[in-house]
Amino acid sequence: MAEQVQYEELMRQLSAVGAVQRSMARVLPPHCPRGSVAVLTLLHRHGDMRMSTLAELLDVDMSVTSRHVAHVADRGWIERSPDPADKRSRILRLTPLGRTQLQALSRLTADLLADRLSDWSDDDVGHLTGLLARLRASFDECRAAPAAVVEPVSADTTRTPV
Amino acid sequence: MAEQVQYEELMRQLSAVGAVQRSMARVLPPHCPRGSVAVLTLLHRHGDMRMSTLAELLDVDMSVTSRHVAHVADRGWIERSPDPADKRSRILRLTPLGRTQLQALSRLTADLLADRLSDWSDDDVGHLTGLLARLRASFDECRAAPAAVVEPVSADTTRTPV
DNA sequence: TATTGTTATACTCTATAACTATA
DNA sequence: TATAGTTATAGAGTATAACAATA
Repeated sequence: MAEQVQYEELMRQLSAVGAVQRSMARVLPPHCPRGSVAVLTLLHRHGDMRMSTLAELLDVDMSVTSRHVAHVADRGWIERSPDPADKRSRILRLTPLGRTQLQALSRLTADLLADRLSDWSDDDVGHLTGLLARLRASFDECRAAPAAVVEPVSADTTRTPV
Repeated sequence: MAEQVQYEELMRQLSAVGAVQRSMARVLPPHCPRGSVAVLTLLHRHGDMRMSTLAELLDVDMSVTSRHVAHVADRGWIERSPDPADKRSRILRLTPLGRTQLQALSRLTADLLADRLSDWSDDDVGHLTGLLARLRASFDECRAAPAAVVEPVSADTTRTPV
């Protein structure tokens, strides 16, 4: 459990990551925004899924997901097939073209990082990656378990015990 | 020097920081977007400065800086006084009100981090903060020294040897 | 002629709310 | 009635380009 000042400093550094994210976005080709890359990446890592699942993984509203997905579908990078089990739902699948596209995009950003982080050790890169994954996990937990907020108790919460 | 796969993984984790940034933005009061917090924070840390310097610290275009600054100036959180040495320029200064406001905002986001990262050790928090600072520095260097990109040689580059 | 800063315009990302089709 | 997904609308962040004032 750290001090307030340390959290404030972490907060500033997290905000500053925006600059890095913009650098990464700048190496992407036109008509290929970050949202598209995120969709392709998650479909590649987790396999076929429905909209609602993707929205959860992206941690954005489904309306946002819907627009990102429409964008990549328009370009033939994914397919939206009806879910036989639930006609309201659509199953998203990466197309071969989308897979190729993702590889190219990954290469672009990986090359940028390789250039900028050329003096980082393998361990440092792995360390940062691990801590960021853990950071994300710490925030995700609190989405599932709404957390230690003082609020009126409702009977049917699906809250996980801490 | 790490492998391509490791850079790709780091890239994904950096993108995922967006979710954390959105969580932090959500605890901010209305009419106080992240851009305002960034302006106040930098003025507090680095003292009075002109627009162009702030733009460089924010790592965004000066047009963007101009809008963020106008927003916080409208609320009385900073003052813009003419620079006696250069009449085109304006010196930005945090007002007492802005200082108070910044303290309140810092408290809000620090509390959020304290809650989410309650099971992190002091060292882990410090470690992540340090690595993020170094990440940012590695990208900043390449702004100053345009980098090892293969491009037609122009005579007067201010390039630093690798 | 170059630089500082502002404004206009356009694009991306996001959330809320209204809507449809289905469960 | 509730849920899956789409679309309309609005607000924030950003970049480019055109502009005014000054160096």
